[in-house]
Amino acid sequence: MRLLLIEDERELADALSGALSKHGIVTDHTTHLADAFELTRQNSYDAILLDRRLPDGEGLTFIPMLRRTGTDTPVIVLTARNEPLERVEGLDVGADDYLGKPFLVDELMARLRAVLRRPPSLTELQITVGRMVIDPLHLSVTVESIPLDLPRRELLVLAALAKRKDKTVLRSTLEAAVYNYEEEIQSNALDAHISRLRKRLLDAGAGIAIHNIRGVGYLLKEE
Amino acid sequence: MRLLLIEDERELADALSGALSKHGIVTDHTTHLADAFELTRQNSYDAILLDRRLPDGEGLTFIPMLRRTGTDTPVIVLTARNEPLERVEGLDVGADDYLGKPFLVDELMARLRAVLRRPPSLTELQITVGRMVIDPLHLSVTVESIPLDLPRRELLVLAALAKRKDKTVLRSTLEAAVYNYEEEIQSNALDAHISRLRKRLLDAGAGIAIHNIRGVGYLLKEE
DNA sequence: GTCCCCGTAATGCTGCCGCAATCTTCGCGG
DNA sequence: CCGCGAAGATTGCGGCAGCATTACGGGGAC
Repeated sequence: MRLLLIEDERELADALSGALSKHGIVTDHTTHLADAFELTRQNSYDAILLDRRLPDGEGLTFIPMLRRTGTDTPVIVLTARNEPLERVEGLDVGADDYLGKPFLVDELMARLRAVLRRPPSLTELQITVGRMVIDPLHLSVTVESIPLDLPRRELLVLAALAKRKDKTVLRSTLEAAVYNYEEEIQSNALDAHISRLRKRLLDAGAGIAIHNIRGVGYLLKEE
Repeated sequence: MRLLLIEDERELADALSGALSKHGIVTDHTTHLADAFELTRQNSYDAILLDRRLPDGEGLTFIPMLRRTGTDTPVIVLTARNEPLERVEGLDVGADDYLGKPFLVDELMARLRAVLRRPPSLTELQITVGRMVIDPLHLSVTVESIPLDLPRRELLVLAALAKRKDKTVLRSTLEAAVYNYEEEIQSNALDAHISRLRKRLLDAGAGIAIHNIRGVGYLLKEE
């Protein structure tokens, strides 16, 4: 397996390359987006690890560029920019996963496996479910082109579910989508959000149902 | 509308910023290419005005660097180097227009409009919302073809919202649309503008509502 | 001078959201 | 088919962050 690592902190890059090589993974490393683009044209990678803050630009801009060339190689963003809205931003421009620094190599490996397991995902910038269109990049939701404004947390939950519609989203995944590291919660706050979100979607006639999978997570699908 | 001006003659830069602000244009100014690069990473500009002879290099080298990051922001070169061959050179590296010094501000404005008109999707010439027509390029607003003159900052807020009507505009995006780098604000100035703008739109019977999405931003839609 | 834009700050209010109490649903074992 | 425990659903409450509004005053334009 062969990865492309785009990361300008040399220490981290070296450490990561070493760790991955123990799992039999070959890593190409570059520090600049311009070089990365060239490399993806010349080689075929199984996945790409991408930092956001790079010497020649915001790493995220790389993803649409890559997709535009028809490449659907999975991209995992590795970054210190780990606020919920930042994660939404990253995933919405087409990243397949988003991992905040610092992270454990084991977690990276797990996410890598998960990403490679996935069927090639279409990079939809808008998600249509039922009568609803979700544009998470612009943080807007419309039902039959009438805008529906949702509170921030409910919006994040909805976007996370819609991204994987018809598939179960783990409870922990949802929590990660809504809360960052400092904001720990000790209650059923997530359940409360789901409940209030359901009510709002019902009132708006969204044509969407959020199902619970007991002990696992939630699943969004059309009614 | 927001421009980046890369120019090392401070007098000219100040004069130009002043003149442009009368057209409702917010200008960020820098004298060095390195800073310019940083600024384009952090902000989204409608266009870039670029001098050739700069303290840290030939301005033209900036254009390929910029394009390589996937940015297609229009660039207008402003320079004393105005020989035909020099103009060809400039346009061939990707400049959208090339204007020799000295020049009239009116000509610059006209060329700016021409350049911004090119991709029709990005910059619509007129936006109709409710009973109101907004022309963000000329910064004119009419209600049932009666002109409505708004203070500059309120106009900028309105234009930024209208460009993305029915979609949430982040608070930070609005701030960026109204204020440049030097003009820092430490208060709820933006909120105040919104409030005063709402009142004016109501008085004019514009048929427009500006909604707040708590913790995210604002959204403009028809009533 | 006079007008008005606009930043500031004080004031009041809205509604998000964490929490917890209570009720409901689910799945399992007998 | 029933009972039971655990997980989830729902809802009211309260704190408080974020927003709306407005008065005030400096400052620039004319």
